[in-house]
Amino acid sequence: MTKRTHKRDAEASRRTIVRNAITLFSQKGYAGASMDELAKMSDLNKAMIFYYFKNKKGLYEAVMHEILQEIYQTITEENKLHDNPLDELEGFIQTYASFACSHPYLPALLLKELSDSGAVIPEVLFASMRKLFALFSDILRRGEERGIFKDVIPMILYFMVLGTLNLMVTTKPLRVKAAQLDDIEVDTCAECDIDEIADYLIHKIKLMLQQEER
Amino acid sequence: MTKRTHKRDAEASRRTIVRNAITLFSQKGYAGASMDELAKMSDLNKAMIFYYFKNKKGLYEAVMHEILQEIYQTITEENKLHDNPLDELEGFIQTYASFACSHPYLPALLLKELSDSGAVIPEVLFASMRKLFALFSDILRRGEERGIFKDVIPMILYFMVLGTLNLMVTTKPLRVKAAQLDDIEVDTCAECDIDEIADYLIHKIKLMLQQEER
Amino acid sequence: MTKRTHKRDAEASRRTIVRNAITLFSQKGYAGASMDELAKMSDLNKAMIFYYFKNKKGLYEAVMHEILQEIYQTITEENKLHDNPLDELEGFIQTYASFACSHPYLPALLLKELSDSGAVIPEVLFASMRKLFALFSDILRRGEERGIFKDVIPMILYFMVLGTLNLMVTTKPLRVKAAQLDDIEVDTCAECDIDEIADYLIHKIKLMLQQEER
Amino acid sequence: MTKRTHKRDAEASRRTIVRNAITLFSQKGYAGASMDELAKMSDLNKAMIFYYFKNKKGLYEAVMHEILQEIYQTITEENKLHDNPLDELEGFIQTYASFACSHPYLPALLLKELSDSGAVIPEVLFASMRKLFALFSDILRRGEERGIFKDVIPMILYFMVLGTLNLMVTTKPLRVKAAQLDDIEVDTCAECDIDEIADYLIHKIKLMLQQEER
DNA sequence: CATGAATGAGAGTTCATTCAT
DNA sequence: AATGAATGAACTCTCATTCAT
Repeated sequence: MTKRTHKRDAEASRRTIVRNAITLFSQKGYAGASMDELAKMSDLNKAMIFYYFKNKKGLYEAVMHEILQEIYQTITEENKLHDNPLDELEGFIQTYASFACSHPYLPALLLKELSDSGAVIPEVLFASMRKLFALFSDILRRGEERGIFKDVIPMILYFMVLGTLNLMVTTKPLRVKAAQLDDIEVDTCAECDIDEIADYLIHKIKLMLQQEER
Repeated sequence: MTKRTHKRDAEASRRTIVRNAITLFSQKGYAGASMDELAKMSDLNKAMIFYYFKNKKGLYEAVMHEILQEIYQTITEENKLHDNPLDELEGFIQTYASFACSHPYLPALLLKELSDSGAVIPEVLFASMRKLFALFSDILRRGEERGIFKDVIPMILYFMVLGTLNLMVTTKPLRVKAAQLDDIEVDTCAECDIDEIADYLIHKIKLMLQQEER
Repeated sequence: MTKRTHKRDAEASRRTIVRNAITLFSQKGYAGASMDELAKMSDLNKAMIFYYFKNKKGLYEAVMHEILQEIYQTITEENKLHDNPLDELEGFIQTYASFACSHPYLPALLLKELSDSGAVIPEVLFASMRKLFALFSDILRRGEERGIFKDVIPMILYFMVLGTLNLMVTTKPLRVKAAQLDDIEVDTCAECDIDEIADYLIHKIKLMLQQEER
Repeated sequence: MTKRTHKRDAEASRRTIVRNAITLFSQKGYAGASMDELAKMSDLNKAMIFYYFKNKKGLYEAVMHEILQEIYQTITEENKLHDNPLDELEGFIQTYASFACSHPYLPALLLKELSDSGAVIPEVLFASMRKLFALFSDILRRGEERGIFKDVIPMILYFMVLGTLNLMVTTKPLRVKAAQLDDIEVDTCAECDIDEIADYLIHKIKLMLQQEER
């Protein structure tokens, strides 16, 4: 809960609202989040939310835009460091994983939105998600052209990476709880940290992509 | 929207409510679904929902219990047909895929619940999800013992399968829409049907599991 | 909570309902008592309540009729044992006190009804209350005629007796609680039992009635 | 039914709500009073009630706090005018009586609350009621020390005074009605005004307190 | 005599949003 | 830029009551 320090500072107020909204939406979903609670969290008047964002949907769009832009920038930035598709793919996965882990609202929000087919904000999701996917797709295509990757279907592989990592992040509390109650027999990876998971995923994906087709 | 045909038939009423609730919850999420709307859809009095299920949470639990049981039964049934881990794994993925496709509320509900860490109904989710995971985990373990699968971490692989399939199902409308608007360059698999996707997934997962470790 | 043992016994069902209704109405008041809860307490179908009593008001009237008749009979019965107004008055107070104590729903219901001026059931209250008051009034009048009591206003004295005893009974839990929390200084008679209270009341009322006027 | 005159005046709105709530609660009791009706009476939106008082219970507490404070202030104010227990006692009774008569919601609310043992708002009732009782108790104790009063049990005498006066006030309509229908024989004091009643009560209580013990 | 299913009205409460200052 | 007051619709849930069997 980020309390504001400067009053009469439009940009600060806006940011406070967005920051808290990210938390709230990721925890309770679009319908479950209340503007009252958000105002209280942000220590400012409820009417200000509407002053800055017009309505709840507008705020939600701003939130999604913010976080999608954040992850996109982080990933493109990192991507520049590499000069071959294999390293780029590895970097993509590692970067997404560590970002998702340190900003756990991202998986929560993404899964919620995608499980609705972007019911609330199709356009924003579209534009931003496509850019990220285009980058991922491009890496794979170039790898395929160079003969490094075989039999590539980027869309499926993209969701394989995102699906795995997002679920591993959002279910962390659930898996920890399961580990405590459980009769040991099933290992829920309650202890694994996200980097190990990412490494396993990278390793496995390399295996599946570098193989000749039957 | 299933309209009732039999009045004063408790079982029919109950089923009508649950069926429509599945639709509603999967489309709008827990908080977004309204009991008023559900009653109208089901062509019966709002009070009946509470008569049968006590409260919204109770209904939601019944819904989750229902669909988790359904998928579990479908999968265990199919699993009996095979006698080796490789076929079992293939069967698991194919069955889940075709079930998810013909009952698309399942991916929607699962992703929503998991993106909350089971905020609404941890216990039910726990019990039912674990059973499904235990089956999957068991297949892999047996495969590993027989030397068919190498370097297995069931939890991660489980979410890889579920994540991929669930996202491919729930994003279908989004991907179709993207294909229409788009400048061709990125292929969103808008045309692929779920069986092809499952086959691709199976193929890739076999490759990653049958390989020696580095 | 009186559970029925005989099914298909009209009189038994009726009595069960009335007995439990007495408890319920006295605890929660007319508006606060729910027919659902009453049915559950009585272990029979809600519709039966309406079968026997037509509606909630009808049940409430039956309840008030029952308890007012009960106290009236108890008091008239006892009254026959005495042959002079002084003993009769003493008997009246003692009997009412011990009845109120062993049937604590009576004070609760009486105070609730009287604090509404009999909003729910004026007629029943009227008829039954008047009979009791007539008896009390008669005792005092006869005493006055014989010169035993001076300066008598029966209505006021009646409410003095009923008010004191009823409040002492209904506030018992409150007074006990106060005694526990308190800084000792005020004595809430938390320990007094109702007979001592009645004796004190009798003693004081005798003093006030036997005195010459100024 | 007090209609508001000033809009966007918080204090006015609050007061309007409380005033009408006093009427409503005293007439229908806690459970019987409806927030819908209260809003309509007060000519403002139902949500405002919750804006100012959070919930029904909060409003009820505000109501009880208000009226208990009112009577307490009135009585303590008056009490300062006297310098001996006898006059103080007389003043207490007279003041309470005339206040109860001009604010007839007080007896109604008090009897309702006390007949529940403060089920709804024990704490507030406690604190405020105790203060009033402490004052009454103190008068008697001081009188006893000076030998003016004999054989004093404040709690019982307190309920004797309050019981009598409250019942006389709340049953007024009932008693008037009885007088009209009746066959004359019983006198229900339908004509007496509250001051005469208070005087009679004072007279009688003096007689009972100034007497030697047996 | 008894049941469970059904109903419509209304309960208290919260919502996103707007208005006046 | 910011506030608190106000609103109307919607929310979940409970109520007394009735109907069909």
